[in-house]
Order: sequence, then C-alpha cells, then structure tokens
Amino acid sequence: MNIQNTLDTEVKKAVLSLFEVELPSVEFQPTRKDFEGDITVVVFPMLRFVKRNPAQIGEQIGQFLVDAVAEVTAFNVVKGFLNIVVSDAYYLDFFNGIRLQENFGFVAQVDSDAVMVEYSSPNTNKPLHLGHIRNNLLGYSVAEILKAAGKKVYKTQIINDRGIHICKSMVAWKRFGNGATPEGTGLKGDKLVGNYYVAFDKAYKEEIAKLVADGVDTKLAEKEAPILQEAQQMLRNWEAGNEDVVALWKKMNGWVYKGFDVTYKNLGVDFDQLYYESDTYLLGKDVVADGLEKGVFYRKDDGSVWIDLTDEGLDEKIVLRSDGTAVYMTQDIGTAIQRVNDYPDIGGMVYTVGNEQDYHFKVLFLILKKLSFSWAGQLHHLSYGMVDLPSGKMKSREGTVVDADDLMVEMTQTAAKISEELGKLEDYSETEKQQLYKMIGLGALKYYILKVDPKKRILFDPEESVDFQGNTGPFIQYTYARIQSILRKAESMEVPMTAVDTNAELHPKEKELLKQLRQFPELIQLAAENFSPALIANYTYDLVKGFNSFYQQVSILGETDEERKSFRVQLSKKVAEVVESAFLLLGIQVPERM
RNA sequence: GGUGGCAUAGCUCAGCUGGAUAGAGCACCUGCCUUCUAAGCAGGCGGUCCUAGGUUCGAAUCCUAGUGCCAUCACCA
Repeated sequence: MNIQNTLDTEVKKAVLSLFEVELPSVEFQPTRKDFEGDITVVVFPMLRFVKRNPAQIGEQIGQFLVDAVAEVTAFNVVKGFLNIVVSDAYYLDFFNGIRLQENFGFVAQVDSDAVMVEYSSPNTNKPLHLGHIRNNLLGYSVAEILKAAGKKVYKTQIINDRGIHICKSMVAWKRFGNGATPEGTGLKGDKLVGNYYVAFDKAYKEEIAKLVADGVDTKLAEKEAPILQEAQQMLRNWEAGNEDVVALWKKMNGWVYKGFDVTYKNLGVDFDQLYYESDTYLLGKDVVADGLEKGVFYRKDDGSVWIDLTDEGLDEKIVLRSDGTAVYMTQDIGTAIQRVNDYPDIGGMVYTVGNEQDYHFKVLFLILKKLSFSWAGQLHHLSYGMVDLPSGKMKSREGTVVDADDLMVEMTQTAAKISEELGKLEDYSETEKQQLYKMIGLGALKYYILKVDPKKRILFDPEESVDFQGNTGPFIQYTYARIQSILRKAESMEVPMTAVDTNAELHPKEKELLKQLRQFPELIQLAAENFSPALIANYTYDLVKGFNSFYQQVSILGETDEERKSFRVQLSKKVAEVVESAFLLLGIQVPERM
C-alpha cells in the first residue's frame, strides 16, 4: 500500500480519536530539503476544525503516527508543519518491488478508447523549419506520453498539399526552373521547391514595382501582377482537374514528400496515418447541411451558412461560403468526422497547432459539441508559443527562417566539436562517432525545446546556440553513460544482482534517489493529463542531479560491504532505466558512452 | 477596440490543486581529477516574483484594475 494513503487514513484516525473531529481531507507535501523528514502534513487547514495551537496538534498527531504506523519512525514539528520520517525498510521494500520490473512507470494499455494525435501538418511549398521542429517534438512526445499512461494512440498529420501557395512554387518552377529536378541539382526535394516559392515572391514583387512605375495603383498592381494571375489560374485549372497541372503538382509534391521523409527520419518522429488536404478539403459540406436541418447553423440571405456563438462569448463564424464552397472550418469539421469513421475506437483527439489558432480550435470544438458527437468533449488543442529569433518572427518568404535540416547538422557539429576536445572516444570508429554526435546534438536540441512549458514563446538565438552543460540533454545523457560504465564494470566484477535486505540502513543520498524514483509513475500520469513533456524533462533533470550528487559522495564499486555494493549498483541501474524511459518519452536517445 | 496568452536573478527557465527562508542552469568568483567518465561535484555572488489594491492564519500562485510584449478577431489556409 502506498504510504501516503496509509498516512491519510491514519491522520484522520488520529484527529478523530484525539480531538473527536472528522477531517474531510489531509494535506501532504514532500518535506523540504532543509528539514528532517520525508513527508509533511500541513496542520494549518485543520485549524478550522480543531481549535488548538498548530504546533500542539502536530505533536499529538506525530506521536499517534509513530505508535500506529510501522513505517513511521520519527517526526518533528516546525510551526504548523508535521514532518514525518519514513523508515528505510519502507523504501528498500519499494525498491525490491521495482528492482526487476521492466518499463517501470509505464502503464499497459488500459483505455479502450484511442486518442488521435495530430502534429506537423506542413505546407508542401517549403521546407520544414524550427517552428515545425517544436511542433513535431511536442506532438511526438505527447503521443508517447499518452501511450505510456495507458492510452492507445494514433499519430497523424494532415498535409496541406493544395492551394494557392503550392501553385506559386509551381508557376515559378515552370518559369525559371528549366526542368530542374532534385536528382539533377542534388538538392533535397523540399528545398528545391522552397527555392521556387521564394523565387515567386521575388518575381511578384518585381512585377508590382514595374506596374507601379508605369503608374498603376499599388493595390491594383498587387492584384494584377501577371505571375499572381498565373498562379490563380493554375489553382482553377487544378480544381478543374487539368491533366498537366495535376501531373506537375504530383511531381513537385512527390519531391517534397521525399525531402520531408528525410527530415522526419533525422528528427526521429513518425506517423501512423497521413491525411492529405487534397482529399479532405471538400469534406464537411454534408455535415453542414445536416447541421442546418438540426438548427445548429443558419443561412444568410446571400446563401452563406453561419453558426452563432455569441452565447458562448464568441462571434458568428462562417462555415460555408455563399457559393457553396468549403472554408477552413468546414474542412476541419469534415476531417475530424472522417478520422472517427476511419478509426471507430477514437474517443478523443489532440491537435498540435500553434497558439495563433487558439480561436479557430475553440470554435471548431464548440461546433462539434453542438453537433453532439460523442467524442467532442475529448478534443484538445495542444497550443504552443512561437519560436522567435532575436530579429523577430521567422518568415519563409523573406528567408529569415532557421531551417530544420541545417539546424540538426549544426547541432551535430557542435556536439562533435565538444566531444573531440574531450577526446574520450579515440577507440570509436568514424561511424560510431557520427552516430553518437548526432544523438548528443539532437538530444541538446530536443531537450532545449521540450523542457519549456509549451505555452511559452521560445526565443532562439542561433549565435548562442544551445548549451551542453547544466540543465541540458547532454548532461542527462552523460549521466546515463556514466552509469553504463559502472554497470559494465560491475558485470566484469560479477557483482550479484539480488534482492536487498530491507533491514539495511540507507545513505541519505540513496533514500533521496528512491524517493525520486517512486514519483515516476505518477509523473507520467500527470504529464499525460497536462499534455506536458516539460514535466518529464524537469523530472529527469532532478533525478539525474540527485544521482550525480550520490555518485560523487559515495563509492559504488569501491564499497567493501558486498550487499551494499550490490544495492548501489542496482539502484544506479534503475536510475539509468528510468532516465532511458523518460527520454524515450521525449524522443531522445541515450548513449552507452560519451 | 473586443478576446486569449505571457510577465519570476544580468540571460534561459522550474515552482503540481495557495503553505516553511522563492529554486535550477548559464554567466562571474572559490575549491575538487595517481580514486567508479570533471559534458561532473561542493560552495559563493545575484530576486520590490510587472504595478496597485483585495480575499486568506498564509499569495509568485486566487480575485479586481492597470502596464508591457505576443497572438487573434477574413466568404485565406
């Protein structure tokens, strides 16, 4: 039984027998470092029921607990805080329980309902950048955390493969490309297509300037620039199914997908199911018709269809244009329904999309609720802040973006530089080294991004890059590698890996580590409830800090008492396992050496 | 203007449903490698928790008002 539950009932019993009062609840917190004890009962809230001096109440409850609960060995009271000391035996017993447990903290799938997690969802007219990296890491990590918490998860993305922006790249390629291909140029497909998107913008601006110079009004020039007209015509042709246009569209998108695959693979993210906007953009219209009948929507005189959300403190929102075509919202309604049709066990969805779309998702969820879908209550917008540069916002068209591929290469190079200076891996082959550098470089990047609360905006300074010391991915990876080194030696020393004697006495650092390990399962649940990889990251950091302190203060393999040595080796192993598990949830790998 | 988010040390960030003297890392300054990996450990320096009120035994945390930054309020996606 969990010690806290035991204490909860015992404290209530104590208050009942001592003061004849029934407490509704008891407030616990971990004892702060500077005080003696493990768990603290906060006495203040009891004052409403027990009219006495808090210190006195604490004393009496403390004595009661020592007498009644075997695991409680001592207590002290500071002001209104009753600090309880829990026996070493309790912690050692806990350790024996998890010693051989694989995937400690992870829950086997318990929910029959599945969750679909959407993330990435790029446009196919330009390469992925730092903003997508944050999106991908968050989405992937949340999906993994939900799995670890017992959910069935489908990872998905909706690829925005149609629209005027794609046509812009296509037009520019036709005009300036001279038949360039990824094979011919040696460029990654997404990069090649992205270049033409930039080229379009450049040509467009030049045409506007020329028209304005010829005396055309700026507004008009922006509308009438021939290259824009051409792109618009191309979109109409695409929608009409023009063979040439569709063939070009397929060809160029194909290039982009190949490029994206490389980036995703390097980033270490994946998907169970892909959706393409070209398949879904017409969806949702029948649902709107349905909703019209039910009175959820209403039609205006011009034929457009709206929903009135003023009762919810929001505005009116259009769901179908006057010409009967779908808008963004229509499509998202349709896609959500499509997904549940495809995977009937879906009970909820998570949308990983930037916070600039908070309003959109608020409205979308409300609409789905009003259409009374059973799963509409379980929709979550995993909203995150933008990644800004010191110069401000990233803009693809202006070339002020941090490219995802470039950034990963840079991080790997930095890792390589640091590692080579330290020179600990002389016996590694070149391939082994490269693999490790990538692991460390990406570990630094991923941790840097995931440790921050998703809601917050991230300021990324490419000059200062990302740290490799302190509260960083590499620091945690390093600790893991250190433990592996000990374990290798322990194996050659043939240290026995047997259950520990619960009568043993714990070193304070050992107890500290056991306390931290004990929190891991709850932490996964908490992270899942809050959709927060940051909680996992910060927990892992604390655990590792605790281990390093332990490592520095006590000797593990040098310990002369064989039983104690065995315990320390196994404790280290468990810490490493938890670090590995936690990092798995963040999509970060851990090295055997570094 | 309406709505939403954010504001904690020079910088980057923790701080769970209100609880003890507000915590880390980086930077700066001290120590510690003939001892299990020094990408480490131990310590020092550094804070009107944006401001002003309020609720409470107790507020960085909750409420109100204000300030600053960001986003959003399209028959674009």
